[in-house]
Amino acid sequence: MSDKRIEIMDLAEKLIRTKGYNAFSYKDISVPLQIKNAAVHYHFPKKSDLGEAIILRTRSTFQKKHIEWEQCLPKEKLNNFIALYEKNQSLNLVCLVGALGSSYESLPENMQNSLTKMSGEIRGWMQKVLKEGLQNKEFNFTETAEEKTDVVIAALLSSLILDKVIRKNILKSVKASILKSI
Amino acid sequence: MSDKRIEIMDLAEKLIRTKGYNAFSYKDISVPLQIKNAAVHYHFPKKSDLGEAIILRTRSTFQKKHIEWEQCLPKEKLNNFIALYEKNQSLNLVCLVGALGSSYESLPENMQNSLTKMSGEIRGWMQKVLKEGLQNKEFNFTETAEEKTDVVIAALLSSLILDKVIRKNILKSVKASILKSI
DNA sequence: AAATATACTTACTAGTAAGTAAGAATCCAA
DNA sequence: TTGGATTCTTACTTACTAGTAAGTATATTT
Repeated sequence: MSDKRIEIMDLAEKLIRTKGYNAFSYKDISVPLQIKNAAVHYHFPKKSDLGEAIILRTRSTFQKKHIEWEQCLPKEKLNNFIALYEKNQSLNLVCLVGALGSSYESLPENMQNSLTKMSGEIRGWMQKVLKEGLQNKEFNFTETAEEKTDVVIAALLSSLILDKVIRKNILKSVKASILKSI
Repeated sequence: MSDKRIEIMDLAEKLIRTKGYNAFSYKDISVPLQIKNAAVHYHFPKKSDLGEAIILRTRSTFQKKHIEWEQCLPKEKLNNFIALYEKNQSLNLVCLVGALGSSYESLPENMQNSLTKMSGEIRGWMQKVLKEGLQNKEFNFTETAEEKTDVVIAALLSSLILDKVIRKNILKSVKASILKSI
């Protein structure tokens, strides 16, 4: 992959995660990177190609992380996962699922499909982590692992959005609550 | 308020809550309502006027609900609040805060401000409900009311987004988890 | 040295976006 | 009944959007 291709993806991802997929144009990429509009189209013929590439890259980043964490205990896996959101918070970015999911019906089909696939994988991974933690008595919540998974991923997702909207550190209290209730 | 004005707001709200603020145009309103583009501009000169009107309407709807529920016990208030999300789910709509908040930085300033105000009010209301429930022993979670509030509102907000993305009934398990852990 | 692939630029198109100025139809009150 | 307010339409402008066709510069391979 060429340098410019990565620069384009990096900037596009930042734009998606601050303003949304429908609020940026190829001009917002070509001007800062000092290339022409058509150069962006050379790397990503359609805007949806760019969008999909970003989802697939995020998905593969997650997969690598999960493998990296394989030897960790469930509690540590959960902590690592939460740390990803803290990283996003420090960069003032909402997560990709939140950024794209809220306007799901406006997305091109290829983006919908890869987003659905990635989100399902993350949810599946979290279910395994919580189940494992229940079994080895690291966790002892009263809900089922499936139920707890959905609150955890949902609360983390929104906390980055609400951080911006409410202008309070929502992620901080969400993290505290999750760790206390698990 | 004229009939058409309300029809415009109803349709625009639906568009915002399915496709997002930046993914609809006045044409998407004028064509279905069989009026001209300029007629929409007559009622709402700028798109941001329409956006703000929708936020303010939602805000006042919430305020009315809260007054309506004043005599209810905390548990019932919480149930009523969750029921609002179940209603949204049945209509296949994400909530307004989720729809707009994820692209917060692309929103016109007047919309950012009214969205922030409304979200703060909802959070404040929920904090009061949870505190009241702790005091009268209806609830007995271990977190602080502030922490629990943020998980509850964050999880509910995302559950409508994740419902669409993951194509599972996330709200159902989020509801179950909240009610079991409170 | 010639051929080829890569990474662009130039220059364009067709369509859509938000927004406006001016005028017409309708209703309602003085 | 006439004058004004309300609610539109007609007709338009300016600016941007995604996308493309054709050509150019540079590097890489054969």
